[in-house]
Amino acid sequence: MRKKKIPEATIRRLPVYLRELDELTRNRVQVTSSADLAGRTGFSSEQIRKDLTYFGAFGTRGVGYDTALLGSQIRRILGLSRGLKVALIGAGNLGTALARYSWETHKDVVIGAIFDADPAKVGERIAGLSVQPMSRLPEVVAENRIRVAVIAVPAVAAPGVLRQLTAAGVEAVLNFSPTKLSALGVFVQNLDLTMELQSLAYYASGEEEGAK
Amino acid sequence: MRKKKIPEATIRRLPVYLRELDELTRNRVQVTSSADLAGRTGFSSEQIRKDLTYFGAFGTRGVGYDTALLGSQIRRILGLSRGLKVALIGAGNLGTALARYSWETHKDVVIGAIFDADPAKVGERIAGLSVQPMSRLPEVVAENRIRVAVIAVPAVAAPGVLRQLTAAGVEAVLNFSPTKLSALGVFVQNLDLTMELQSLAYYASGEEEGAK
DNA sequence: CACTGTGAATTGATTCACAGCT
DNA sequence: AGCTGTGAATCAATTCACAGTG
Repeated sequence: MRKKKIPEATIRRLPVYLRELDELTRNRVQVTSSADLAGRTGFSSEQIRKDLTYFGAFGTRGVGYDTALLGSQIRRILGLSRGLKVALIGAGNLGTALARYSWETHKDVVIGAIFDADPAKVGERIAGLSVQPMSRLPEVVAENRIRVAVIAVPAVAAPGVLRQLTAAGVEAVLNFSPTKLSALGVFVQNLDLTMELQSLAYYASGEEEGAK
Repeated sequence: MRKKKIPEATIRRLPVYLRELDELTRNRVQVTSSADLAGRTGFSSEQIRKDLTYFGAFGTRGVGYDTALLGSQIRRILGLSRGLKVALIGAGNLGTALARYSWETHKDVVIGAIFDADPAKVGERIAGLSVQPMSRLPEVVAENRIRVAVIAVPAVAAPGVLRQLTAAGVEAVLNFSPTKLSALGVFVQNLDLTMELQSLAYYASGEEEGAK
């Protein structure tokens, strides 16, 4: 069962394919092609075929891909087949907005529990969930088999939260706090909103030449 | 003044360097080295030196880099020297949280104006700003020389908003809506929160081998 | 005969290794 | 002596080009 080293870029494209496949399936389109998906996603058709063949052969030569079938294969690859229940740490501005965010678009992802270290926040109801104290984290993570968490706490608190999450058995984390977090045995995706805008500034100052 | 094609990955690392340099400067550390920054950021020292030399030679051989000076050079490269005033479109859950987000950490970035298409939202006060109608967009963008915008509206509304932003002269956009947006002459960074979590699911299902 | 799947070629980014200053 | 700056070498990802197949 050894993994053959799949590029992270490939993994990040799979949800894009999934989004388009779901859209096609909703519209009762049963078959698509790498060229059609290329048009919809902006990636090249070869790239799409190459990405998919890392995981197997899902198409029919001369025909294309069954939209519903390919969609469910991608769900299986990503580990979304049984839905993804996520723990959210931090019930501040950003945390609250994330909890209320319409994850429904793709109902694979659902916020399953919200935690906050502040006793004043505990018990508060957000998006149908009651905010829990950090002490309940290990129990709730275990009970719900939660493998993914979102950190939306201030930078100073973030490393401690990451430690608690790994101790509780969480395997992947999306970190919104402005610190670079990392730890052995967990996959951490850092997403600092300030940095996102700072790098955008670069593209806003330099003039573009004619587009490709 | 031709640009020599700088990797996007390099641009995205510059804000990380800047964060550490600011931290060092705050702590009255005047000199650092690529090896020290490597330790703090997790990137390799060669990578850091290579990234910086795309833009010039900012260090002193045998010594290192002046923290404050390198910081201000990176600000200049990114176009942050005079601060970055950003327009936010959409005053829903996510938009409101973004407006209230503590951009203060690095005070380069500031939300300068908030817009919403919903007349019921217009006039509402969020984070000290009054929500404006979309009709005021061209005027406000021009007056404040706004070059960067954040889209936090539903997917259906997003393409129209992008059109209005480009018409108003905005040059770079961070798009939180779950649609892949693109247009000629604007740099669009798509950031779909559902997709971020979907790709994390992949890393949560497959077991890790021992870390590098 | 259209479209997938895939080795081979290419392009791009990272790492190596060392020459050049201070 | 120490650390930067950089061409050359390596490694990774993308694109090309076509053989394979329903």
